[in-house]
Amino acid sequence: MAVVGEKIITQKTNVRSVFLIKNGLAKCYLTEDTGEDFIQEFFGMGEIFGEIESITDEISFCTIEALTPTTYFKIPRNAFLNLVKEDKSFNALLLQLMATKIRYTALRHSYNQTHSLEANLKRLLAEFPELLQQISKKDIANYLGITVRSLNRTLKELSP
Amino acid sequence: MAVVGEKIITQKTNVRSVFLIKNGLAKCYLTEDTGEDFIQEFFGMGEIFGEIESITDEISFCTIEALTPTTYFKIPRNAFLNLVKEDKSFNALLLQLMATKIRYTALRHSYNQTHSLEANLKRLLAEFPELLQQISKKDIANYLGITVRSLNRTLKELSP
DNA sequence: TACTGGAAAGGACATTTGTCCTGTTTTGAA
DNA sequence: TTCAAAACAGGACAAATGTCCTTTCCAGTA
Repeated sequence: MAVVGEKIITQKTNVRSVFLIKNGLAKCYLTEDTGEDFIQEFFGMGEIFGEIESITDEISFCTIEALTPTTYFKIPRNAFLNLVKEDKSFNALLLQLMATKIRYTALRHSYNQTHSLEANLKRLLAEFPELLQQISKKDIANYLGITVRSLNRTLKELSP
Repeated sequence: MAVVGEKIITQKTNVRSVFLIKNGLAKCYLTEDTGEDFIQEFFGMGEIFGEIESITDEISFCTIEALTPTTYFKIPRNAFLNLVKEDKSFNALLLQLMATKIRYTALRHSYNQTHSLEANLKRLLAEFPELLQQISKKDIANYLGITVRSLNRTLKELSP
C-alpha cells in the first residue's frame, strides 16, 4: 500500500522486487539533470513494473510514484526470476507483455512526434476522458513533453 | 541480402520471419497518416527485428529498409517461437534484449524531450561521429523529429 | 553530352512554444 | 478557521521551429 506522493521505486536505486498494481494509479517518470521530469507512462490496475530492472540487473531508470492511494502485490526479485525461468506460461505471458509495451511505445512516440500538440492532446483526452480530473496539469504537461502554459493554450483552442 | 532502399519488412504487412543483421545498416521507421516518417532506430550488425511481431502475432508496425547493402540471417517465425519455447538460454537472451531495448528507449525519449535540439544533436553526434557521412539529413531529421531546416540551423550553430 | 531528380544550403517570414510575470483559486496542515 | 504552499489561468514578449522558396551541386541515365 502506498499513499499519495509515495515513491514505490526511486530512480537510480536498486530494485529488489517486481510490483503488480491491485488498485490505484501511479506515474512512472524520469528526472533529468536539468531538473525536469519526463513522465513515461501511467500505471493502473493490473500493470507491472520493476521487471525491467530485475531482468537487466541494473539500478532503476525511473521513479514510480502513487498518484492515488495504491495497493499492489510485491514479488521478490528472486522469486520473479525463478518464475520466469521455471514457469513456461508465466514466461510466455511476460514476453507478451514486454513485446506489447515495445510496440505500443513505438506507436505512441511516432504519433506524438509527427502530429501537432493539438492532435496529441485530442487523442490523449479521447483515450482517457477523465484525465483532467485525475491528474494535475503539470503531470499531463510532463507526459506530453510541453509546458503547462502550452497545455492551457491548447486546451482553450480545443473547446471554444 | 538487401540492396540499398530495399524493404526487408513493410509496415502493416504480416511478418513471417525474424531477422538478424550480419552486416550493413538499416532504418526502422513508421509512416504516419500525415505522410511523415518517424525513424524509431537504426539497426546494425548483430541487431534483431521482427521478433516483436512474431511474439504478439500482429502485423508489422514499422518498415525496415536497408540504408547500405545489408546481409542477414532469416529465421522462420515458427522456428523462432520454438527456440523461445524450448531453448532456455535463447529465451533468457531474448528477455535481456527486450528489457534492454525498453530501458534504452525510455532513457532516449526522456533525454530528447527534456533537452534542447542542440543538446540532442550534440549527444547524437558524439555517439555516432560518422552519422553525417552515412545517413541523409532527411533521415537524421526524421529520427530527431524535426525538419531538415532546423537540423541545418542547429548544425551551423554547433560549429561556428 | 545534356538532362533530370534528389540532396543540400540557407533567406524570409509565419507559427508554435517557452519564459516570465501577476493574480486568483484550491488544498492541506497547524 | 487561518495561513502558506501549490495548482491554475492567462497576458506579453522572446525564442525556437516550421513553411515556403530559390539556388547549387552531384549522380545517374537517356
